[in-house]
Amino acid sequence: MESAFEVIAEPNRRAILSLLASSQQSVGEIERQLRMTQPTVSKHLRVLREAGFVESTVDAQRRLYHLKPGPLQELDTWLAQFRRLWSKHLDALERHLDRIEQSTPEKGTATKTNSPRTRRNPNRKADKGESK
Amino acid sequence: MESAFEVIAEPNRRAILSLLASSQQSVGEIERQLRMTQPTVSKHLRVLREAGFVESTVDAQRRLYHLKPGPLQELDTWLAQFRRLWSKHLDALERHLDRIEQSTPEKGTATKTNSPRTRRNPNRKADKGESK
DNA sequence: CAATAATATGCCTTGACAAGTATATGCCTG
DNA sequence: CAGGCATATACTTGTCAAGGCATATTATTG
Repeated sequence: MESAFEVIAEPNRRAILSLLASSQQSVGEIERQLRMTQPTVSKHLRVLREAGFVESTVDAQRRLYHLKPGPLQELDTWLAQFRRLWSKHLDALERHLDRIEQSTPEKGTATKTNSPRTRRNPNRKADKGESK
Repeated sequence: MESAFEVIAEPNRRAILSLLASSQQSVGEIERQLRMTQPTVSKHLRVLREAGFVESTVDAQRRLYHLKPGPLQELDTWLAQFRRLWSKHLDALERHLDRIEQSTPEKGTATKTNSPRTRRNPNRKADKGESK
């Protein structure tokens, strides 16, 4: 359990991260909101902490957990190499903002966001013997 | 093995995806470049295919695998909720696009950059004992 | 100091999955 | 049709992670 990818493979951990995305939370708050047992929460928080996703500050007996950008940014960096697949030149930011209801009715694009699939040559029965 | 997150948790699968990011490859080419046994490659490709990451076209006995954007885009969408963590100035741009308000395009002064919609609640409590 | 709250940790069981090996399937060439 | 190449699948095994349960740890309050 070292890589950031393995860490976020677990659904409960993703839920915790999403929860912390809004604001920091104590263990008990996470436990209640996500309906998980306390040891389970603590164990997931440990994994997240050791992987650098979160950090805790002490508040009396409570530990307040908050996000740290590092590993999430690393995931984002890895994803960057694929972004050309769905964002030709369109601003990716624009797509991420489609959650707002009132999109500005500018330049009536017909939502042709999908890539036009560059034509690949059929390459039918190409050279076979590959000297290696 | 349903979620895209679990699929990319495996290092070899990520390597395959990165390889396919440059161009499509046959199973044998992947096998050689990544130094994996052929059944291993086929099994990983199966997982990737069933999760919608890749698709194959037939070329004689070969299968040419290429990327599909869907699941990768989904990962990107999930990551979006955390981007404000490391893109401070991009966050300003985002808010600019969100509801077009006049935010200084230059980074300029390090303002508080209080988000209009995000509640960044300090949630302070437990002010009883200050000595620690 | 005792009692309690909040969190962390240890042990155990169970299940998932990755890789190795062997084999099956499909296609192509002579 | 035989033989070989390219890929897929079946079966087995070892590893490891997730969760339940009990308990330890630390801080707080009276």
